[in-house]
Amino acid sequence: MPARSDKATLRNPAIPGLPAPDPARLLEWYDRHRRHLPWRAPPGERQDPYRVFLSEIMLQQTTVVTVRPYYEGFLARWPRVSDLAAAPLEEVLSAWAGLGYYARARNLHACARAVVERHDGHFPPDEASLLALPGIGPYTAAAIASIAFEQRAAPVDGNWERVIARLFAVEEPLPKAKAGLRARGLALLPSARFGDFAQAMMDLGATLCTPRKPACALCPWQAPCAARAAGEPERYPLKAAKAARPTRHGIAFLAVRADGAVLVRSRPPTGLLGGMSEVPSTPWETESAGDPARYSPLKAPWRALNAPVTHVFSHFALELTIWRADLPAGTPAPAGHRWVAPAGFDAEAFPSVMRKVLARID
DNA sequence: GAAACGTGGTT
DNA sequence: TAACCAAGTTT
Repeated sequence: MPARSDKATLRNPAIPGLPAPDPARLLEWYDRHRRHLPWRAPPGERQDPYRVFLSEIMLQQTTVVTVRPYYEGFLARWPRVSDLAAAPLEEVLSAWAGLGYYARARNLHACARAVVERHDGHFPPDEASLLALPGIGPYTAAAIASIAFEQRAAPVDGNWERVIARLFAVEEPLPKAKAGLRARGLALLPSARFGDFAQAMMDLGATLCTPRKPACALCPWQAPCAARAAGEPERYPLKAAKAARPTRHGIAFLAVRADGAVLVRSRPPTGLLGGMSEVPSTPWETESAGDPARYSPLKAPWRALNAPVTHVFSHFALELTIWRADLPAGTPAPAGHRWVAPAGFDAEAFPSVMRKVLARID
């Protein structure tokens, strides 16, 4: 990797004769093809740091299309960081339900409170201070610093990594290549317009330098691109093989009262689906656990439903068999549980897998 | 450094 | 359909 941002170090040693990528060239392209996104300020203006923060957390490992309605909803409900800090965590989790990676919601809330308490309700402008806040890692710290505060920073996300790996035909596979790619990214930075450059890299990766079938003919950096010169842009970035995804099994106890209410509990505050609401169930194990009745929340005439609910998480697939019981109105909730009427489902922090379970009622 | 951590869309 | 992919962070 380059020890300094010297032009010579930017050249790909494998393909001599290619020019160095010119950041100004990318910025020109960005000015012509800039996409409008709800969290993006008008050209030449700085965005509210809170909005940058909110969008960047939501966009982690999540598509623009998926994030859009959640971003609009959060911003309407909690317009300022102090509003979010004042909200109960349960409300934030409920609003986040369906977006996934729920630690983001818990950290988003903790971060809002930290900004209010440590920084008087104002996001700090420097990368190091941002990095010290909960849920803000190297990428997000650099994104907020560059986009909201015009600091010199390189928010190296998956788009940056792909663009850089192709520009320099990096043969080292991810994730080992990350440090080297980041160094290359820092060396690419222009001398101004750091926020625009950061977003230009992301737009380039999202619209032209795509994982499959990249539109090299339209790329402002086709001339300096080593992968393009080699005729195989799609081969980059190389990636290490991923671990297989096992299947876990469990039984969910769907207790429905005569008045339509369903028996629900909250999950432990951290870990998988931490703090979210759920229908009680056995543990989710690879090997079938012992006697399911041991985990039943109450004594009832359980009957197994036909097909299991299936759901795929990031690191395992789940096959959840549903045991249902219909109970008289007035049945009390066991300790640690509560009855929730269908009208209250939307206010409940049900993750997607639990919405699938609840859809089996009727 | 590797594993945990969601979800929905595309190929 | 199984695999891959999307603006990563934490432990």
